[in-house]
Amino acid sequence: MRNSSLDLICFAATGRKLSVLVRRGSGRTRDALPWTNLDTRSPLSSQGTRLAKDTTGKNPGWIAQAGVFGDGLKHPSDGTLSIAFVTVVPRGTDAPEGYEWRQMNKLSVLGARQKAMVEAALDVVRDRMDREPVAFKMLPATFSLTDLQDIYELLLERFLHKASFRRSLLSASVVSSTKEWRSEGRGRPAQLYRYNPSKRRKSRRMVRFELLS
Amino acid sequence: MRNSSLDLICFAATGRKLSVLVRRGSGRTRDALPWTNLDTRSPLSSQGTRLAKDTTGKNPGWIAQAGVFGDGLKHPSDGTLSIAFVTVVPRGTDAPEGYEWRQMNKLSVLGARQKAMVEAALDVVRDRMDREPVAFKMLPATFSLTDLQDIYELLLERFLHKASFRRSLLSASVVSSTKEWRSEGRGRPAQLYRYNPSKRRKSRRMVRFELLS
DNA sequence: TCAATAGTGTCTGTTAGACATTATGGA
DNA sequence: TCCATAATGTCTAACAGACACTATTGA
Repeated sequence: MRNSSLDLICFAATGRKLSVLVRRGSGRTRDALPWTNLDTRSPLSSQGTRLAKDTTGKNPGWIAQAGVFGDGLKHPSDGTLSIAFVTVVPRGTDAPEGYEWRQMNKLSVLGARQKAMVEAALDVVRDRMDREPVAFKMLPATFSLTDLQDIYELLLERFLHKASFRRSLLSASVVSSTKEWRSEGRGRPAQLYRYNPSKRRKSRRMVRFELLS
Repeated sequence: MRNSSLDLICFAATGRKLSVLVRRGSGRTRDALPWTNLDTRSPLSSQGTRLAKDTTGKNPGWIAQAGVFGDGLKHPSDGTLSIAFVTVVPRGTDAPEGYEWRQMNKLSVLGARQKAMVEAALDVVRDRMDREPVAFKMLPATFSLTDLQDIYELLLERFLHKASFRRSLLSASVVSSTKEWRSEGRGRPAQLYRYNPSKRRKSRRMVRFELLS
């Protein structure tokens, strides 16, 4: 498939903001999402994974298609179509050489098509975070429940009720507690948890936390 | 973009089953979803809409991307990639010349890639039916609440509680009643409703029926 | 009249959200 | 000690699901 690109939207939590990995422009070239030319011959999904790995240096903990974009919007490749993949990396991951974390509200530097892709990618994340462990892949392997709630609040752009959040999470058996506690300056230390969903897919009722694999 | 196809998954309720529009094979050619070659030059979304219109004869009431497929799976076009669009038509729509409605559990005649596309398309419908009026576009403009519940049950593949379904629907102000009643053989006639969501996007709580426009 | 389907009213168990309180560290 | 944050207990309103009941037609 000539004339087409593969683009990556890589999200991470930075401080209290949600950020996207952006390649810095070099004087003449504009800032841009990481992208590559589409290779007609190799499987699409592995190309997405490879783009993520080549960019971030690690195999993606979670990755998904975010749609095909074109419709006349400008793209750095000058190709007519772009296939977008969306991935996440844990909080604290350093931006690779030539890249930087750019907050969601400071993406005006991107081209029109890539801006549309970021919006769509965030929608994909929001849609799937209650069925796939997306939020967990934005944290280290062990984390406090407050850490996790922060991620949810970042992605959903709204505040959640602390007690309810914990209750839902624990009663859905998606996390298991470790014996570690983490003290962070003042205040009582937080117990650390691990993503560890149990098999049961019960309930069918509440829609939140139907995380499984 | 050469070497690529645009495919359409068109769903409709037929009797008590969910069906997909399939082009009948002609001796040498296999049964297949409607598809066309991708045109590099025109906007993607309008190509999807046009494929739907050319196939069904009408502008789609709802249409969405369902993903890009390839990964070595066989496709009638012999192209390496296929962009899938998913649409729905009202119950009772006749299959156009050369096509027929094929029940979901009788799709073994399709090629591997197109089978994967149908699965993905149904997932897309399920994901969006609580935010977009997908189910309503599978019915005529006026319908009984039982009609609507039947569609939901078909798409979700599970039975819903009648009283709860009605309560949620009415309290969410998604439908408005008409003055028409429809008598269908025995039993009390059903009042007909119309899709007519009101503006308020309140609640944030329950996830069902956040239909808006 | 019976059968079949539409539509309602009431009860109950579950749970989200609010609020208050305790627990446990650092400053 | 005070402060900040974690964690928990209790109450209440909302609501899903169950069930039973009424309503209205055709056979």
